[in-house]
Amino acid sequence: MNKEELLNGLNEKQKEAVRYLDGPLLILAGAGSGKTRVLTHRIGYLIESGVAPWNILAITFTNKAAGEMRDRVDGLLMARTAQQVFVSTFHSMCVRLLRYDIDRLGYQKDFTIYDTDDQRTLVRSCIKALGLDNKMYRDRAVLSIISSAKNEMTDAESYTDSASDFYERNVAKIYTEYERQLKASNALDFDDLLIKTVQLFRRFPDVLEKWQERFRYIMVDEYQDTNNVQFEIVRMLADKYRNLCVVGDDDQSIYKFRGANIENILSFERTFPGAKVIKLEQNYRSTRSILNAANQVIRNNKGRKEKELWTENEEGELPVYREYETAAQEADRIIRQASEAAAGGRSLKSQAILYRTNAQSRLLEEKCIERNIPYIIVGGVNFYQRKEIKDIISYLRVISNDVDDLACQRVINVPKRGIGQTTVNRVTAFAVQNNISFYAALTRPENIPGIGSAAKKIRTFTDLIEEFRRRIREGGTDLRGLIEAVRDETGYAEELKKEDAVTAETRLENIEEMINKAVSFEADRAARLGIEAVLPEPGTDEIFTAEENGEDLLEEFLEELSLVADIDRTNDTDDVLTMMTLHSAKGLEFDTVYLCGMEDGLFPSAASINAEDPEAEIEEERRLCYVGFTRARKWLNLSSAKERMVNGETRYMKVSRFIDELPDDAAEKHFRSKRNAGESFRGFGGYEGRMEHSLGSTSFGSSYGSSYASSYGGRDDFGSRPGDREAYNAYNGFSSRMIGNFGSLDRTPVRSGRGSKGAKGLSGLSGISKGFGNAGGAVKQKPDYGPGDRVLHIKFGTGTVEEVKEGAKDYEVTVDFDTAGRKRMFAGFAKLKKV
DNA sequence: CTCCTTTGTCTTTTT
DNA sequence: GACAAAGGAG
Repeated sequence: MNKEELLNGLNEKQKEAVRYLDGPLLILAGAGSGKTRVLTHRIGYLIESGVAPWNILAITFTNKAAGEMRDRVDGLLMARTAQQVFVSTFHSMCVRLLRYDIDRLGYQKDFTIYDTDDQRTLVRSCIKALGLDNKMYRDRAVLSIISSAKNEMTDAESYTDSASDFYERNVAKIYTEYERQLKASNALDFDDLLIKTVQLFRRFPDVLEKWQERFRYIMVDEYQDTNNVQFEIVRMLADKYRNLCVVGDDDQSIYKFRGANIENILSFERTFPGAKVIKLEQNYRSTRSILNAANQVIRNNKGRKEKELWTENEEGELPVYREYETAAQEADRIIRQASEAAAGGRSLKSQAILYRTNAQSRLLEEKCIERNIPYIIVGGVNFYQRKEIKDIISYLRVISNDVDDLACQRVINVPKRGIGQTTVNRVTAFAVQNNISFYAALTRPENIPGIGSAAKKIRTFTDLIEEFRRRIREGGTDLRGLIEAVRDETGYAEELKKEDAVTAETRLENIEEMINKAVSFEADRAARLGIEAVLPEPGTDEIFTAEENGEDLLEEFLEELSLVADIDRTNDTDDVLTMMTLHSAKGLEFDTVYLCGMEDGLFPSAASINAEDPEAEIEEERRLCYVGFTRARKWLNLSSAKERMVNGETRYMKVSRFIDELPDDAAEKHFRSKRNAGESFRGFGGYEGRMEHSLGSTSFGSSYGSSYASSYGGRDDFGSRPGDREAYNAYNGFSSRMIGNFGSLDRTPVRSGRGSKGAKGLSGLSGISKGFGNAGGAVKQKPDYGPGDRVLHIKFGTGTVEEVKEGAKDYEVTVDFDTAGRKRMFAGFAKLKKV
């Protein structure tokens, strides 16, 4: 596309942003204002203006955003040109840079990246090694202190100097030990990836200059979410040419908890004098009603950049808010509503359910399974954090990096080889004493005092590892072969099969999926190397010389695994209902959005309400709410429940203040309690609101049952057993509510005893179907069972197949379940297991 | 050394 | 209610 074409169809502001190429530029882009379009067209415009594609750096926050941007650039330019633009996340970019020069900081170039789990394990072992009480020093708490310190670029030494009390002095010791062990394992944590890059730039100006020359035009997406270290990286890189374009929206800053500093965007003009500011305020996504509601909520925040989003889109329907009695009812209604909408022509994939916390997904998932609705849960338990996947990855890490002690300790006895804690402790002691790595100690077990017969078992392990190393080094295997070897030759698969059949099979399927991932990674990599082969080496005019060897392949694969989140794996071809947290939803859009759990203490979170500075934290929650509202194109459904199980205890919830902040004419509100129709919750401020609320609910079952039903088209199942419910409320509800109201308000626990083990949770059973379990099933496949066969369903248990019928999209199966009765379901989604 | 039971913590969000 | 860590029995 030429320059002219790149400007076609853009509004004046957008055009201005695309054309403004040199010098600092801040684009304040409201939700749905065509931000990605502007960014990608700007890249195209730069290239059309004669800038070499490899001189352009575009930084995003997620791999998904990076991929999307790359695809869109692809659509504008010649494929080859597009691929030479460096589009990347902060973290991956830093890894790339560090792989070149980190040896100058005393690391080996094949460093490993420790994820959150690894970090916790490491911190715990530091606490133990220092002889500190792990009740006093909790790994999570310590880790968050360390992480914030790192985000302020405070290293262990200066943290120690500034430690003022006993606790901090011990944390300082842990921090120091943590850093020492990381270094010894040639490992970096997430924060290090950024920090080491800054250090490298500061201490080696030639390195910095090399990259400044390479990245003459820099663009940063979601700039409001950058933290101090990321800011510093950008500042330094842009320092020479000052061609920095940042895009962001202060109203969508939602990552303060992980160090994002909203000041970065608020003070951009001060930091980069002479910066041009362009505001994109026209929204192309949502109806006027939805936008109005979003604006009404966000206007309650102070200290934002002045702007108001507007649209030429039609008015549309008012957002609807509904209050439900329990979280289960809320979930059930939403799922039903979504499936009815789907039946009425709105596809499932055009709808999304958003919530504040991952824990809320469980109920929704359960209802989907009950109603046989294909769904996808984005985020939550990360695929790569599952036991079997982490086990395999740990093997790969040991194979790739022989000083990765953590990975080694994880798999030394997986599958069980009779190497227990005692032996591990002895090996560790020996390694520490001789200042060698854990693995190195394993290679000479006969030197370890008191090791006895364990030496032979250790030998079995190291022999295996050495063999795997030999194969990959000599190119005797590809990734697929290596993973299969780890799975089969270590006895891992065999041990898995000793678990119950369903779990074992799912775990094996997950490993299979990981193999698929490896195969496509290898293919992509080959293509990428081809492209890079024509790029000039940074700092020189020479061409990259990509040396092909198996060890690099493995390292790169591991790197990819440690930097991708589950969200990157979404696939939009299947017609499935999407569920995710508000955070994950940023940057996405759907025709219909259900935003559930609109309750004070959940959203805004209790933590924000009780924070030292509630004002500020609630503002962040409000921005999150704004993000949620603005995901919707046409229909926005808000809901809350009065009763919800949180942390294993039933809590009585108050309607979210964000609902109160919505004027009555901005949304159609339906409350459960007996209250004049249309009357909002305003006026019931503070905690008295809950009192009113509770009293209102005593009239349950009778007055409200019927009136409510009518608003729902008469298909209300709430009042199905009013007697039961009333009794329950009178007994259970009343007492808890009293506690709730007169005690310490919202958070008073109503302790329920440890429940029976019988009702195992959905995720406990599956642990696995969550996420991407091929819900929706892209390909129709004949089931391996037929009438008369006994099958197992994840929720309904065992049953007998009555009929298998071929449908248009999938096979339809009728099963008579032993306890749940007769159900009809799609085979692809139900994932029945023959037993 | 392994398996099983008990206890404690967690929930804010994620690269 | 789920999960991980610690504790205890064989």
